[in-house]
Amino acid sequence: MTTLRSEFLQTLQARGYIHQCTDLDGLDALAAAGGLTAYVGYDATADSLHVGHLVSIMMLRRLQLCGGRPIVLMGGGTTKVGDPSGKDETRQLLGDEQIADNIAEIRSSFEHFVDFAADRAIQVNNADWLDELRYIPLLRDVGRHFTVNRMLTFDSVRLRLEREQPLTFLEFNYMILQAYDFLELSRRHGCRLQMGGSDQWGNIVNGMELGRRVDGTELFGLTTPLITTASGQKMGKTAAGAVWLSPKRLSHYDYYQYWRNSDDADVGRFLKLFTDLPLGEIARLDALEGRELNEAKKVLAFEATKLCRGEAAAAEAADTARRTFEEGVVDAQLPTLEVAAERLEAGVPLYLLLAEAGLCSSNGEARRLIKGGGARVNDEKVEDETALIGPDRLLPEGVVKISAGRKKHALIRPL
RNA sequence: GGAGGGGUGCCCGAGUGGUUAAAGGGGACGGACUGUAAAUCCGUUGGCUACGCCUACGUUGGUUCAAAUCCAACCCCCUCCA
Repeated sequence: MTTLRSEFLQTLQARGYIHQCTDLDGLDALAAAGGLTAYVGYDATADSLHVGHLVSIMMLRRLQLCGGRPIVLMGGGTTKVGDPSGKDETRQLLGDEQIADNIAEIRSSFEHFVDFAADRAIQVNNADWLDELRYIPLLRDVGRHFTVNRMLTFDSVRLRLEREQPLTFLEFNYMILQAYDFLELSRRHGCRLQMGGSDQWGNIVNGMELGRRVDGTELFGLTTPLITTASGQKMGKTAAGAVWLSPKRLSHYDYYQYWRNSDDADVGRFLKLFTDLPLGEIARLDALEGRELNEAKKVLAFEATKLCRGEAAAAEAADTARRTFEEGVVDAQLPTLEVAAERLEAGVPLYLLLAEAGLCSSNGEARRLIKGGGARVNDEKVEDETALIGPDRLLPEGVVKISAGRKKHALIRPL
């Protein structure tokens, strides 16, 4: 591999973002010339992106920091079609209103990573052009550049066919629309590069070729490796569900804790990918061993949370975690369940409180937790599954702290 | 269209009339050990108003004192043939 000259690609390579590139040298030259515009497309199927999307979001951020212009493409139009990749079954189709709401919510998360002021970055919605397309012109201008023979070889299509799962014509068109997006963005905004996860390679290459055939424009594609944790899991999935970027879906504290609980082996890699810290600093942190590495995890958690949720939220989350885990102090920021004072007066079974506070998913699970010795009230183990919690358990702070295991805590506050 | 095989809990997978809320494994959760890590060991793993009750082995009916297990119809999947 040749030495890269552009700051953008140097950064991406040094920090571990690059999996494949259609023409690394060509792209390097283009980036070095300055003013590179690149885009990443996102589905609008949910009202929040999650940690799994973070690699590509960070690439857009890096592009902007290196003087380029990122484009966030929201798939308002393609969401109406549904990407067949990685799915055996047809996805549920969403309505316009739902999609618009999702896009707005996703946008607010993006604003933490990318500065949209003064056209330094743009957000577009492909419904803006896809909705306008006329069928016959599309077939003539775009359709003739795609052979069905080749489309059938794409994993997204092939796997469905091999399993004899139905693939609707609607879904079959997805790749054409995504390719068309690239063409459209190159025309509208001079966008020359599309980035995405390694699973998007095929779609990206399609767009690239379409641009060359129709307009004679040289376009580029760049994919990131699939980021997995040291234990082989995909990023961003926990038992509780996805690790959402939107605070509406996941609290600042839980977001912080997700990073704080990273595997030792992941710390250095994650610092490079998901924080802005300089590489020298990261090398120092990653060199820490044993319990010292916890300091690096705190930095990772703080920096990652700062990017996504803001510095104040990160500081607060770090503070709550520190008090809860290191000082054993009751922190008012912990999730709180309000209970009517009369009800508490009469005594409430601990298992009900655990379930109501969301620490356990059912009363039965809460009972088992208590029997198994995993439940604590004010940091004292309780093993009687019929135990009642009354006002006598209130701490000076006016709350009762209940815990499920070492990491999940909640406060009960009489109302 | 013909022949055969199969659909079991979060996932994989055993089970061919009662002792089956269903072996075993994975995952997950809890405990011990640690560093809010990993590995290891132990425990738990349908719900509830809990020494009892309810719901569960593709769907719907049936046989039986008793069905995941037997019968019928239907739905879906896989393999071979046309």
